[in-house]
Amino acid sequence: MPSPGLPSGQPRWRRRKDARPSEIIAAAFEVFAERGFAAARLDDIAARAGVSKGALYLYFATKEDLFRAVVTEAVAPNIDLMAAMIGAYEGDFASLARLIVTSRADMLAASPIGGMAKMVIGESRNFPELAKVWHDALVAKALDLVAGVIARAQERGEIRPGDPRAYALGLIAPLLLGVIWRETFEPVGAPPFDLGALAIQHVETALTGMLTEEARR
Amino acid sequence: MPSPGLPSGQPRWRRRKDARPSEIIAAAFEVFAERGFAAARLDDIAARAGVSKGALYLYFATKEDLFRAVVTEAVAPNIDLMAAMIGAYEGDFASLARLIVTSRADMLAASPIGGMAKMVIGESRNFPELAKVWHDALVAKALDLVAGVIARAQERGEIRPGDPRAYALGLIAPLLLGVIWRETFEPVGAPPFDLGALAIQHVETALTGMLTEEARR
Amino acid sequence: MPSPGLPSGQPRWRRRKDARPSEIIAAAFEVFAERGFAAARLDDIAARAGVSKGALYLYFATKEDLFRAVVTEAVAPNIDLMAAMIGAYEGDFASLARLIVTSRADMLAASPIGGMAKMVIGESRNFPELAKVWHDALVAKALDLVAGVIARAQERGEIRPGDPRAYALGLIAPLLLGVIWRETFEPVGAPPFDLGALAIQHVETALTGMLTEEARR
Amino acid sequence: MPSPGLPSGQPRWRRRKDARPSEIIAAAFEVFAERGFAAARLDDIAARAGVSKGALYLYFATKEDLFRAVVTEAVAPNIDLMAAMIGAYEGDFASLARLIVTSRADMLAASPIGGMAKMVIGESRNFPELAKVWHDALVAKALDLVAGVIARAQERGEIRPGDPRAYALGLIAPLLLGVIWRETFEPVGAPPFDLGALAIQHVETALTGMLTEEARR
DNA sequence: TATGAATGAGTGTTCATTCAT
DNA sequence: AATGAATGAACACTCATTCAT
Repeated sequence: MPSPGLPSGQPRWRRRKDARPSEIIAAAFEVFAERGFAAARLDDIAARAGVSKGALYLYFATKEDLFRAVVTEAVAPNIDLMAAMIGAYEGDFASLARLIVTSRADMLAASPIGGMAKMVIGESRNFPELAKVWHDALVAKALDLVAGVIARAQERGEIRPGDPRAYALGLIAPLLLGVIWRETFEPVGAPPFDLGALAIQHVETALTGMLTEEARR
Repeated sequence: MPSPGLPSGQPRWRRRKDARPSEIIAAAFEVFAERGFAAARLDDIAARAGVSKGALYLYFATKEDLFRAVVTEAVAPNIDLMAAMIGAYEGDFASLARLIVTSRADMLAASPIGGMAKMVIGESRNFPELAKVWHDALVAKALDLVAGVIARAQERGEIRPGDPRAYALGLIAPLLLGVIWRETFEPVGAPPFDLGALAIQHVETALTGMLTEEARR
Repeated sequence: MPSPGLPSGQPRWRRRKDARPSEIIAAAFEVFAERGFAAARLDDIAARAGVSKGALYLYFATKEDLFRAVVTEAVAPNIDLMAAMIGAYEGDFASLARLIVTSRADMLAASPIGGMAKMVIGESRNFPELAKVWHDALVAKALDLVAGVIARAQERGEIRPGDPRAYALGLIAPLLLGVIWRETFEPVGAPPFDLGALAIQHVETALTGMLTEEARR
Repeated sequence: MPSPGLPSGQPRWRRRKDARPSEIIAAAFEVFAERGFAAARLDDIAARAGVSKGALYLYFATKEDLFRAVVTEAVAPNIDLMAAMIGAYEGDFASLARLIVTSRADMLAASPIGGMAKMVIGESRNFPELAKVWHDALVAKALDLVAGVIARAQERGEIRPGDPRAYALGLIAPLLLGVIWRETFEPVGAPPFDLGALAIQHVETALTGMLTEEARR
C-alpha cells in the first residue's frame, strides 16, 4: 500500500519517459564502478538517479540487464572513432602512430572508460557475454586496426619484422595500464601518471624501436 | 560491506601447525578469483577447502578478513624476488632488461597472479587497503626498482633522456596487460597472446627505443 | 490483504451509461477464476478489458472491491430463477425434482459458475463477506427452497421421513461436485463427467430412494 | 549482519533436524489453508512453526515446494485406506456401502482434509500438478474403487443398471460437499451439517435408489 | 577443534495504488 | 474521462555469522 501522502510542495515526480533510461544508466554506471556489480544496491542507483526503485523496473527487467546496458552503452560511442581516424589517414606510420597514441591518451584521460574497464575485468567471469562484447566490439577491433596498419607499414618497409599484434600491444599497453593505475592505485595515494606526457615519451620510444633504419630518417 | 580499516589488535589469522589456513586460503583464492568478492559464497569456499563453514571462522574472523589474507598472502612471495635479482646484477642495462622481462613473463604465465590482479582491480574501491598493499608492496616497489635501474643507466649514458618511470611502465606494461587479457578475454574466445614470445619481441623493441646510440653497439 | 467490511457510503461501483464496468467485471472474472484473487494482476485485467490500469480505479476503489463486484454480480441473475420455477410449479414432487435437477444441470454446464464457486471456496477465509453473500443469497436460498418443497411433499406423504435438508443436499450434491470436478480435475486429464447424463440417472435413483411406496406408483 | 545479541535466557534454537520438516509442513498447512497460497506469508509460516524464515529454506527450496510438500504429504496417508477396506470385504453391497459411507464421514469430520481440498481446488490453475496428484492418487482411485464395487454388484444383480461412476459420485458427493460446506460457509454463520447423521440418512436413501428389488429384501 | 543447523538483516523484484498529463 | 509513468510497501529468498552439539 503506497503511502497516502508525503506532504511535499512539489510534485512527487515528473513524467520524463525519454530522459529516464540514460539518467538511470548514468547513475548505475557510477554505483557499479564504485562498488562492483554484486555490491551495488539498486536503492543507491535509484536514489542517485532521482527515481524510485520501482521505476528502474520500468526500463530494465533485472539488475543484470541494467548492468549490461551500462556496459554496452559505454562501448557504442567508441567503436568507430579509431576506425575512422585510421581509415582516413594518408601518410607515414610514424605520424599516424603519434596521432593515435596522443588522441587515445586524451580520450582515456577524459572519459570514464577506466571505470568501465574495471567493471568488465572484475566481472568477466560472472558476465562473460559482456567481456565478449567488449572484446569483439572494442578491444579486438582496436588491436586489429593498429595491427593492420603496422602490417601494411611492414610491407612498405617502414617497420621491422615482428608480430604486428605484439607491436600493437606494446604501443598502447602503457596507456591502458595508466588508466587502470589511475582507477586502482591513485585513490590509495599512488603518484599519478600524466597520461599525456606518458604518451608523448612512449610513442617516440616505441617508434624508435619499431621503425626501420630507412623509415627513421 | 567493507569496513575500510578495522583496527584489530590481533593478527588476522593464526597460523596453526597444520595446513588448514593455507588450504582455506587456496580455496578462497579460487572462488574469489572466479566470482569476485561479493559474489563468492563462503559455502563454496568451505566446500572447496574440504572443511565446514564453521571451520572458516576458526581461522578468519570475517569474509573480509579471509579476502585480505588471500590478497596479502599472494603478495608476499613476490615482493623481494625482483629486488634480489636486480640488486645482485652486474652488467649493462640491456642484459638486465632481457633478464627481467623474460623472467617476469615466465612467472606471470605460470602463476595465478592474473586472477589476483583482477580481484585487486575489481575490488579496489571496496578494499582500498588492499589496493594500497598491492601498490606499496608490489607494484610501486617493482616500478621503482626498474625505474631506478633505468635512471642509473641514464647516468651511465646507456639510455636516452626521459622519465624513468614512464620507461619502466613501457617496459612491463605489455606483460601485465597480457595477463589481464588472458584472464578476461581468452575465456570468451579471444586469441591468446604467447607471453614468452611477446616478451622476447617487446624487450628488443623497447631496448632499441631506449638505448643510446653508443649503448646499442 | 482483505479488509472484511469497509463501511462505504457509496455504491461499490457506479454504473455508467456505457458498458465499461461490466466489461471490466467480465475481464476480472476471467483473470480471478484463472489465478485466484491474490495472484491476479490488475495489469492483466486491464489489458483483457481493453482499458488502462488507471481506468479500473474510475469504477472500483480497490482490487478487493473489484473482486466483490465480480462475485456479487454473478450471484444476482441466479438468485430468483429457481424460486420462480418452484413457486410456479403445480404438480407432484417427482416431476418437479426432474425439472429442477435437469435444468440445473444445463445451467451449470453452460455457465461459468464453476469458476465462481472455485473463487468463493478458495478465498472464503480472505473474503468471508463474499462467502456469506453466496451462502445467504444463493446456496442457502436454493437449499431452503428445495428442502421446503421436500418438506411439503413429506407432509403430502410423497417422500419418506428424514431431514429435508439432507435430502436436498443429496439431490443436488453430485451436480455441484461435477462442476468442481470439471474446473479442477478435467484440466489435468481427468475423464469428464457428462453433467446431463449424470443428472438424469441421479435424479431417478434419488427419487427411488426418497419417494414413498405410494408416490412411486 | 546478524544481530549480535538478543538477550534471551534460553538458547535461541535447538537442533532438531528430524522433527523440523513435519513441523514446518504442519504450520504451512494451517497458513495455506487460511490464506491460500499467494496470500500466505513465509514469515507467518516460520513464526507458527517456531523457526526463523531462513530455516524454511533448509528444508524446502521455494514457497512452491513447501506448498507441494503440504499437499502431497496430506495425500499419502489416505491413499490405501479405502482400498484395504474394500479389498478385504466379503459380503453384500449394502453392508459395504454403509461401512464406506459412515467411515468416510467420520474421517472427513475429523481430518483437516477439507482445508486441503479447498487449497487444491482454489490453486488448481496455478498448480495443475497438485490437482493431478490429488486426482490420480486420491480422488480417481477412490471413485474407481467404489465404481468397481458397484459394477461387480451389478453383475451379481444387486444394483440396478446405470453408470457405476455416476452411482459412485451420487454415493459420496454429499459427504464431500458437506466438508466444503463446513470449510466455506460455517465460518460465516451457515448452520452446520452433521456429517454423521447426513451419512446415515443418505446411504439408506441411496441404497434404496440403487438396489434391485431382489437385493432389497 | 570441528560441525552444520539455525538465524535474521539485507536486497532484488512485484504490483496495487496514485497522480501529472 | 482516461492514460500510464511513477511510487513504495511488501515479500521471497540469500548468505555471512553464530552457537548448540
